[in-house]
Amino acid sequence: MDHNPPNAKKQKYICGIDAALDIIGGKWKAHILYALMDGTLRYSQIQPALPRKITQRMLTKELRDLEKSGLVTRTVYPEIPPKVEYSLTDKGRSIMPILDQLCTWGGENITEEIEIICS
Amino acid sequence: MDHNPPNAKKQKYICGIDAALDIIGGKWKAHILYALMDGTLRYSQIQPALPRKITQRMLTKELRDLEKSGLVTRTVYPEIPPKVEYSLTDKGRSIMPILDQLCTWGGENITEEIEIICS
DNA sequence: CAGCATCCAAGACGATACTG
DNA sequence: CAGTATCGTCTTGGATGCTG
Repeated sequence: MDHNPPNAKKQKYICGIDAALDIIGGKWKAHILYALMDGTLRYSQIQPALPRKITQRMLTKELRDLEKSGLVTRTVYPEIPPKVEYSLTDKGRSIMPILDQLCTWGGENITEEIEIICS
Repeated sequence: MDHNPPNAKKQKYICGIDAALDIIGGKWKAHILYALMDGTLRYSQIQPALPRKITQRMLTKELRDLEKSGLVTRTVYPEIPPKVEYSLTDKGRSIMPILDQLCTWGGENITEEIEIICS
């Protein structure tokens, strides 16, 4: 067993591509970012803003991921009933142009069945 | 059971983003595209050109995926021993600028441990 | 040389029920 | 309202051995 010493940093990425795909990849993250493009949304407003149904479990998880990555801020208002708002950070906004290009490229270069809902 | 009628096309994507991420997402596809940027490579040359070790199973699968997506061409020379060459198509080259932007963005915006090898 | 076939582990994702 | 907790399934990717 040659486990890592306590402070051996895991080298997760070997290229910016890996990091970027990790942050915006998956089934939901890009769509959530698009939903927050037009402004702040409450938790309960994000779900209907997405192009397909997401479970609460996934929505919570993806929002936490995006928050960790620094693309989204989470603001909790200590009221009853609770109110939590999400919005894009500058860093979050900074990736939107690239997302737009990806979206356009994807829309133009796919021959399979595709229904454009967003963007 | 309400199964689909025979010619009901599966609607796989609802947005260009989904299509694009499906094509260049995953652990390997972007790196393979980068490897082919400088010109044609044989199967056995791709493996060492990648920033980390890939298994044959994965390399074959990813190349087939990229071929299906139309980003890569596969040319078989009917010799013994066999020789197969891979190169980017125009469509493949058309996504490289976006990949570059993603790579740059990822490299700039990640605080975690990262060792830049490619690009 | 350029693969294919088989098996397996880990993670992504979904369904459902419950809660401060 | 904005989540947790638990469970189950499907997909991704790796290890290994075999072949025309």
